[in-house]
Amino acid sequence: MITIKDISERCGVSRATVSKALNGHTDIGADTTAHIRRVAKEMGYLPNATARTLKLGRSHNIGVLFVDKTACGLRHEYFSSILDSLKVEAERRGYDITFISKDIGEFSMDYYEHAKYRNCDGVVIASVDFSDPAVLKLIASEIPTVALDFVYDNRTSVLSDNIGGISALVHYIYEMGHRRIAIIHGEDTSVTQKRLISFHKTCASLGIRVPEYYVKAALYHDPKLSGLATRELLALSDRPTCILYPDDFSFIGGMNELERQGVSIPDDMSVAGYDGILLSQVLRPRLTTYHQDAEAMGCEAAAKLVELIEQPKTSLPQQIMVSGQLLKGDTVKNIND
Amino acid sequence: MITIKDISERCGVSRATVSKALNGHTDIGADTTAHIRRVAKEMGYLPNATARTLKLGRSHNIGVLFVDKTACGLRHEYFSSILDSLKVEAERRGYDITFISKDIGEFSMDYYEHAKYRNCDGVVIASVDFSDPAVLKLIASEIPTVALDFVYDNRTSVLSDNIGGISALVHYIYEMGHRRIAIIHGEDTSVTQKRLISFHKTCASLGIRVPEYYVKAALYHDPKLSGLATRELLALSDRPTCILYPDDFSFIGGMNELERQGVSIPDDMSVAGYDGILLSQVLRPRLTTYHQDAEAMGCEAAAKLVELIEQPKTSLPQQIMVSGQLLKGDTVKNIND
DNA sequence: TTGTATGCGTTATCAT
DNA sequence: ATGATAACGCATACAA
Repeated sequence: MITIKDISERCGVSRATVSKALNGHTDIGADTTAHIRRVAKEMGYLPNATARTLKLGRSHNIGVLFVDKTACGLRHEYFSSILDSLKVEAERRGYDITFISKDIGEFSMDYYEHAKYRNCDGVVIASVDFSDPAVLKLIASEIPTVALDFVYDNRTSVLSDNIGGISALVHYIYEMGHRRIAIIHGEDTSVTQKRLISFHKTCASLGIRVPEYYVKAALYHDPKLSGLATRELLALSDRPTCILYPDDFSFIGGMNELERQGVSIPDDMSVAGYDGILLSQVLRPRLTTYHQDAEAMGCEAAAKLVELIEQPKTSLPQQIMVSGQLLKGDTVKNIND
Repeated sequence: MITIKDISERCGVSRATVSKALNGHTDIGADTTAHIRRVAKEMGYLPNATARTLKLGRSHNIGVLFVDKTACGLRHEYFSSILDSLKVEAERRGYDITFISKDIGEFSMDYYEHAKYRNCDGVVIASVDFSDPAVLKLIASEIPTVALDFVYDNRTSVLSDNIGGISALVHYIYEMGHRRIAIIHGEDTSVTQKRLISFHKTCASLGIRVPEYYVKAALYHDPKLSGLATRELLALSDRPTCILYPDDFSFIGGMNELERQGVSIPDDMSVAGYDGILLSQVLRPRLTTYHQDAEAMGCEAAAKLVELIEQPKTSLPQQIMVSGQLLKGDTVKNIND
């Protein structure tokens, strides 16, 4: 391994001079600098991030929390997309990405300890149980954090526009003439609460009455439960004309149930998903859904976290809302007269 | 931040003694060790991975290459599953995971340089262009590597059993009475070549003739192209009775085309996918496919890489084959009279 | 403009 | 059984 020391010996200057030349300090002669850099390149010098971290107390490394409480985690396209764009943007800004978890090796650490252990400059909190005490400890610490789809007091968050998403869907469905709209929702999380409130609020504002039995509990990413909920809705005497699903993937369960009962989409029943994953746009008929801009969210999260790290004095905690996009697809039928 | 120095002062011993006590060296008195450890815990001491890395030349950090040449990369469930299990197993063994890429910040590095820069003890090469010179440079270096689904001379690989997978599918399809079997394949990669050879070989061994026009080129994870290939196959005068798709996801394109033409699965046409992703098992009829055990692959890759790192003298480069599992599903019809 | 000296936190070596 | 010291590679304050 070539170090600054090797270069200094080769060039007959001190290690300090080499360091300064390499880091572009102006107090080194232009010719010396040029020479040193050339030699460094020749010798195949690579800076050592570890030594630099130890010296500067900055690792240029970002920790990410992707813990699959739902045993699906990274396998959900929403999260893998976020991770992917997060990674790209962080790298663009000179930061690497390391996963943070509990229990590394035999040593049992919590998230905060793990992040400190690796000298992470900041942490992105993505797919976790947001009320986990270990997460709260991290949030309460001095480490800069950005949370996704969850708000902590005085902390920065990047939020998918769940209110706007559901509102856009319901408005579109309303415009298509539907007045009996049911919703199947995921497990009780902050996101689910927002979506449900937005659903009820939007319906109310449009003068749509929503019977209690039009609101069915299921789970995200679980087609089976959504299928069961669909069956219950189909059994009603005042069957809805349109069903909203927890997400595009769980819609598959509804799709199967509808087909099983010979209920055609969208002629006999209109449906809509949520997420706008690839799958939704390759199904025929194309699924009506709301695309969450996961790419933008990962990018924003990285950008904001780097800002928090690099300008701690001037950057305020804030909630960054990322809008998605209504994908009209073909699964909501126009039933205006 | 609490350091060894703080503990040494508090305990009235030297830093060396604290370090040894914490690391379980036997040349420190049992009582001293106990006391030091208690105080360390009390003070909330955390080891500093950076300092340790600098001193020991070992980072307990594994680099991973997940580069989405196909612009899908991590979003493919096969890869996100591998990453997920890789992460879990690496952490269990005390290693963290960091993404390796080209071009970190303004500094332009290749993979090798990036891995060295971060002092990675080893690298897992997953989703990349395996013939990229930058990858070859990494492979040729002194850094321990494990490649997934690709073999390099004198290097360790973890391989999905593509030969066995296709063979199992074809045998099953044969048993169900099919003799006219078509295959739509992905872009030309080492994996694709293996699958095609296995396809032809298995068919030959079963006495099945495969006309050239039963072999169609498409792309992985691209339903559209698979849909077009399906259309071509349907237009043939001697239409196949069963179609193999590049993967479960691209099958969706075929599914749409079949439905569009009123061809029922599996009554009018049998089909099979590849991968065994979640989607395949929630579709109705359930897709006949071969499940690649991505979880086991990630786990094996981590385990083997750690072995290469920790016992460099005694661990041989080897190819580890991971078998998958035939998922019979319901999309291949039994046409034996 | 360049060099000297020091320390970041840790561990290994060699004394005591 | 314990301690003093050096070293890992780098960057900075300060001296020259």
